[in-house]
Amino acid sequence: MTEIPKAYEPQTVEDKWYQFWQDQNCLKADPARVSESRPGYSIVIPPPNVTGMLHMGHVLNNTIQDILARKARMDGKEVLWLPGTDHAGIATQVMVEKKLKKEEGKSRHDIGREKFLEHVWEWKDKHGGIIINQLKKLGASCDWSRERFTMDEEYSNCVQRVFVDLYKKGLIYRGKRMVNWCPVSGTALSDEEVIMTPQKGFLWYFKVQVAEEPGTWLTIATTRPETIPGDTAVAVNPKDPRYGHLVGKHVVRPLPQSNQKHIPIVADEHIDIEFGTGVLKVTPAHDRADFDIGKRHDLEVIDVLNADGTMNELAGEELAGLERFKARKRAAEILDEMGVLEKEEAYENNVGFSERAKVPIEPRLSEQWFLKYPSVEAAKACVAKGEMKFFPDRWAKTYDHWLEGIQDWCISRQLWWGHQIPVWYHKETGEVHCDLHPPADEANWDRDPDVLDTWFSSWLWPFATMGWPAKSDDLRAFYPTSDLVTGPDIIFFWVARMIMAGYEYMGGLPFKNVYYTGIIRDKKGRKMSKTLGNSPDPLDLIAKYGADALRFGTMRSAPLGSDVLFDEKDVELGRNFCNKLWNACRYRQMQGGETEGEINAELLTNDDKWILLRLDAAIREIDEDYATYRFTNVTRTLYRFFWTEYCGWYLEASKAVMFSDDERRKENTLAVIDFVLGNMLRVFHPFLPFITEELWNGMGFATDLPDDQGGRTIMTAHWPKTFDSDLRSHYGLDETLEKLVDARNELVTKSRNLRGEFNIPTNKRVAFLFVPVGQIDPHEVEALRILLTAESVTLTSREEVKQGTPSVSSALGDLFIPLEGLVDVDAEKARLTKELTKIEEEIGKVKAKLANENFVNKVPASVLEEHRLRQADWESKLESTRKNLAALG
RNA sequence: GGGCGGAUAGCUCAGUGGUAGAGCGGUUGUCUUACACACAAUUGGUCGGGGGUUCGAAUCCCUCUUCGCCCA
Repeated sequence: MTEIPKAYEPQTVEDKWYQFWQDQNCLKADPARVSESRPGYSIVIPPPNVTGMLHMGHVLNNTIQDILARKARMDGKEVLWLPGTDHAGIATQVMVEKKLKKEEGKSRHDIGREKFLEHVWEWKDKHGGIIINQLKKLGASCDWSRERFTMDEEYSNCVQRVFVDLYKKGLIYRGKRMVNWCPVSGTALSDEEVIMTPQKGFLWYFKVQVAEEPGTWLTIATTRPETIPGDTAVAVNPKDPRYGHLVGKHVVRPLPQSNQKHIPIVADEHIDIEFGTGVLKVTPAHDRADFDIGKRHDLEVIDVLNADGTMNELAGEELAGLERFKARKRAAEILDEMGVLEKEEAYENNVGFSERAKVPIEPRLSEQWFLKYPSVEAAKACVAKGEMKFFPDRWAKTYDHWLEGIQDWCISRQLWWGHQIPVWYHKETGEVHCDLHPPADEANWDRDPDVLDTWFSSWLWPFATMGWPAKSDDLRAFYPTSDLVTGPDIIFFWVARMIMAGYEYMGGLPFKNVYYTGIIRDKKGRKMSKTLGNSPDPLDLIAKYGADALRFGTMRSAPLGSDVLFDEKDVELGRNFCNKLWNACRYRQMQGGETEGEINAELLTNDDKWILLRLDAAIREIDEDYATYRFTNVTRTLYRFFWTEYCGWYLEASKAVMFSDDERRKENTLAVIDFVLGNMLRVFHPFLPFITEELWNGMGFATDLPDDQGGRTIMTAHWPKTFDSDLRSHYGLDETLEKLVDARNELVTKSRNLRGEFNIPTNKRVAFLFVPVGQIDPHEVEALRILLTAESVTLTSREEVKQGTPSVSSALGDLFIPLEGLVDVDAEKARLTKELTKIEEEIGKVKAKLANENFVNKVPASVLEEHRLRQADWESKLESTRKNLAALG
């Protein structure tokens, strides 16, 4: 770094280093390098939608993955972070359809399947790379040479192969079932794609006449009067005394008016006697529960809706052609006109919404492909037994519960964009051909037009991206993957299914650990959404504060297991942190001298030893937090160590050496500073990749190191080690030393406090008098002076201090602030008296505990010892404070 | 209805049996030769309520209140 700007400017630094990492092949994984001493470490990215743009959820998710990947590299592992995107069937198709409509005024049916798919690919080629570039901006250290897309040819082959295999195993079948139908997208959906949402609606009460008993009427409550033409029975609970005698008779269905059929009254135990009037209209074609009732009673199924959600002819001429919600209103009106509507009341119920199209889904009977999930027991067991770990582990329960009651998966979609189902039907015989290849006489067959659910391709992601079904080098080196980082909202969609696919096709678990992130919310706790406009664009934040700042700020506020309330202030804090780091290094640069000299244990100051001790403690804490995936704790430790301990105390105290004439000590302290900074940059690197790389190279830490140990880039630098006991005793890092420095710092804090009480501005230099306990190194006195921004600190004895001089004390000694004429002696007396009271209270508390026989007898020895020390501490404080009070006269 | 999670300083959260903490915010002072994106000081808490276990509870147990998520 030849020129050092006063403030850190991330914009000039970040792109440069990302380019460097790519050019130098730092991100590329090589399976040939994997060995016993260099284990493989791998993550597959949860593929973002190819249509997507980076949002805050991606930032959190990918920052965590990057932290894990970078940490693993520094731990000496061969790292593969495999990136890619998924084709997002519905979302992408809808987007391109809209564009087509807008630009050419055409629907996909106007131009046909082939032409339409050309449009989608064109769109993908043009926009599919956006989110990839955004990930690079964030610093994601993915191996881009292995980027995959779920519609790649090789990947598609995997999907087809799995379909055929499961079909041949009898796990995939075709059947006419009740499915969730999205009338807007015109396709079936899986149960997981349906979001139950409370909706305000009405409950209409209408009456129907019993055919066999003219004059007898039953009242039915319904939320969906438009489906009356599809009713093929009414059902009552056989235990219901009101209606039991009517079972077996018929009622006159009011709609359509042109076809007022007589439909049976059936008894069904599932009818809730309490709900409505206890009489249920049964519409087997349009309700899951009704479909089941229909099956039990062998009822006719009358479908009165078109695929697009409008009513068809069977609904009668009064409703046919109407959109379903208009028809609902109209049907109620007609009932009213007929004089059979008794009342309508406001009613709230849960309605299933299409996850993508955001409209109510329609339960609909249709011919679809279903999958009986494979390897369910193995998938369940690996988590239950702890072979695969979830963080936080409470998600294991959710996972288990879902697997307990899963229904077959509806995997066919009536879309064009996706993997077309490899099934052909013979035109004459209707014979089914399911294979990777079309039948020889293809002209005599029709291919199934449907495509597969996008998740039917993503569930193969961990191995289909690595060369499966070949036994590739990548699979050997990097499979099963190490960690998966994802949101708990796709635990069923994706995680559970990947585990099953892993067991079914690779014979084991696909990843060892799953880390579930929280959901990013705004600072008011609301989910981020485009419509609310409360979702900041991460790219804007990066432009404003830098990617490192965004990463650090996000991680600092994202605790394991709970949601993140995002506030731009967090990013600002991240920027401040980077700037502080920048300036701490700038300070080092200004002192000149060679980088990283040898540390001479003989020449270490107390502060040198203290910061080495604190560094060691920080690394220990960080190692522990990594092991339990507590990234927020890591940021807290980094913050505390760097800001409070290193900058706040050590760096200031080091000025006592730096500004002195003691060249040997100066050199030695520089060596300590370099050692600490070198370690610090390394532990910061996974969180702050850019600035640490800039400083690592700029400050010369990379010089003289082998390439694979940080010589070219900090990415390959080794993760710092903690000191073993030999090194600790060599440097003299022990408890006594720590206590000494703590006592000094206590004196500093108290003196600053005292200045505050006397309203002495910080720029006013004060001449302190110091009465130490025992001998003291002059260097320590100078450190004291600098920490106090004092004019001077003069050694003296208690007798020579003038009566009435305010003072503070600690185990190190007493510090007096002579402020001739400025001191209100009475106020100072009052202050010390107050302090005495506080000390006496504390002593009282400790004494009371120690006087308690139960306490003394039952408590562990260490706690007892700690209490005795505490008492001694307070008592010595009591003594010195009394002396100081007496000295006031 | 079932399950899970949360309630600690004005805000966001850490703290799983032994002296209640951090960051931000507020207030005051300072451009002190790394940093005003900073420094120093200061303010601020019956740890949601009640009960229990214990020498000792924010922490363990029971119960209630309340907020959020998932499933039905």
